[in-house]
Amino acid sequence: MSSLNIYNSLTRQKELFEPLTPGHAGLYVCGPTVSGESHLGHARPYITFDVVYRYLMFLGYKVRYVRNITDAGHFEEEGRDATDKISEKSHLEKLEPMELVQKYTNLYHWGMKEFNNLDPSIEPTATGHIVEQIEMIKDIIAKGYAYEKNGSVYFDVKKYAEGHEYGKLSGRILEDLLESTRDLEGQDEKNNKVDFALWKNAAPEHIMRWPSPWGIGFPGWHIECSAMACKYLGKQFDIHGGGMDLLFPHHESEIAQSTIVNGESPVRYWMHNNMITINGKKMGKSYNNVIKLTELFSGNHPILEQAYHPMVVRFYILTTHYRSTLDFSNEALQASEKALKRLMEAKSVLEQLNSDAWAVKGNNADLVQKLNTLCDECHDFMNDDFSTAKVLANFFELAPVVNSIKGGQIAGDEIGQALLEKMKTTFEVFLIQILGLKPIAETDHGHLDEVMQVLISIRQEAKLKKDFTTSDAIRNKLIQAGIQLKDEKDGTVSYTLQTS
RNA sequence: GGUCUUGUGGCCGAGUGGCUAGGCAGAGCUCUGCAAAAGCUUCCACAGCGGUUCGAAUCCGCUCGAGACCUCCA
Repeated sequence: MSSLNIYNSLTRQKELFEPLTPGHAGLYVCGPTVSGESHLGHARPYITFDVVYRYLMFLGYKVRYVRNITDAGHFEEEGRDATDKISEKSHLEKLEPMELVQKYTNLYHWGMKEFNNLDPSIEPTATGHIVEQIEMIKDIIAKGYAYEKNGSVYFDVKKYAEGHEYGKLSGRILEDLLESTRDLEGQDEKNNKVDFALWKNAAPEHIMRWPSPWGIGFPGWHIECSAMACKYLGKQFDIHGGGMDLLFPHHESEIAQSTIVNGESPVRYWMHNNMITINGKKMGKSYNNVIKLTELFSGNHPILEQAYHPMVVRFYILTTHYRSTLDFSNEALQASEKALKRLMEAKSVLEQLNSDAWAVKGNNADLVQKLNTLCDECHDFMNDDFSTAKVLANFFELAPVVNSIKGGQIAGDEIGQALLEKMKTTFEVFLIQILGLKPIAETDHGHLDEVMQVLISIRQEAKLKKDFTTSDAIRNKLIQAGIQLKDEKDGTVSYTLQTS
């Protein structure tokens, strides 16, 4: 069997994954900034790296998965007046940053659960690690790679570049960055415009503030990840993940900071997922096409023709390789909805197949070989930089076989007991455990099932009497209620619930 | 403007130089009292123009289109 290869953004090629500590894997993923509601764009990295996490565990690694929450920085609540932040108002009327953070953190956690993402091993908050960040900044100053200006501290990129390769991750060239003609406000304090903030002096109206050796302020954006990754995963660790938009300056700066403090480059494998577009356009406020998760799941957005179940979204994201852009459209999502349903029904059919009377070994050599290949390839595809799209394609080749066994087009003896068990395992392991998919939940199954059996038997009696008016009426009215009856070949009747 | 990525059939998307990706939609057939589901078969491609090669969706160049980053935004 093949071994896991990961595309490393740093080297721009696929590399064999070799963990620093045998048997263990450290994974750090940049989490959300909880100053607003999670949207579709957030879904992709967390689903992508959830699959990475699940697959590493499947391979037998003991994984420590750290995903932070950025709850410090420039915080404002949408729609609030700026004066809210100033102390004219009574305490309870004022914007309380931690209340805001709590609200959006809860919503984010809800979204993650809906997507069936596993909880990370540690979910550290930036505000909970102010001390570590200050210590790190002090160290960088002591080593001469940062300077203080008016209560703010900046990282000296030019000096760093003298002895280190600044830009090695993002492909930036320092000279180009220095020559950039962009003139932005608030750059005066910096010695060079490429320098970035480690600590920012807080203006009086700034709602998040902590004391530091340089005065009241708040940490710069990049330092939190360096501090928390180092604390929980060590000076050097295996995998760091995040969206491609974070490559520069965020991850480039992380490397610089950590390299100065720890004397070595922090990350062995950098992984970056691509972005999501909507109808071919990037998701952004100017296009008015940002879809929040609550809107996505409820269908309550002008762009959306219907609600989309979190599992449909997860499935759709996994049908594309994580390094490709992914375009969202109603058409694509609706196709995914049907496709996922088909796959999950095939899985359910497979589980109900009884192979007791079958030959132990299959006697259709060609078919047996084809099915074995389809199952085995799932491992190879995952090992090839997490090619979830190919894994799913194989399941669509397995599904007709499963349905054909049920339908009688393929005899059980052709497959044999052993291979059937292997197929069951493959469905369970890859679809459920690794890709994290699950059947779309059916509500109140217990009582519904009893009621359905009554209706089905009444309809059967009508059919026996050739009273098709009655039997069709039952079926048609159930359709309107979102329940689809299916007359199976063996005379039994099954039903499925519509998803939306 | 700079750096990087990308352009596949009606829609979405795999694709490592030569061998059917796959899904959804369309067409036909089988099964069915009729449906649905399922099975089988099938139509429709590699942005454009050049080049390398016995052979290119895949490599190279140019043209056109799209995207990401270049910000104290995350």
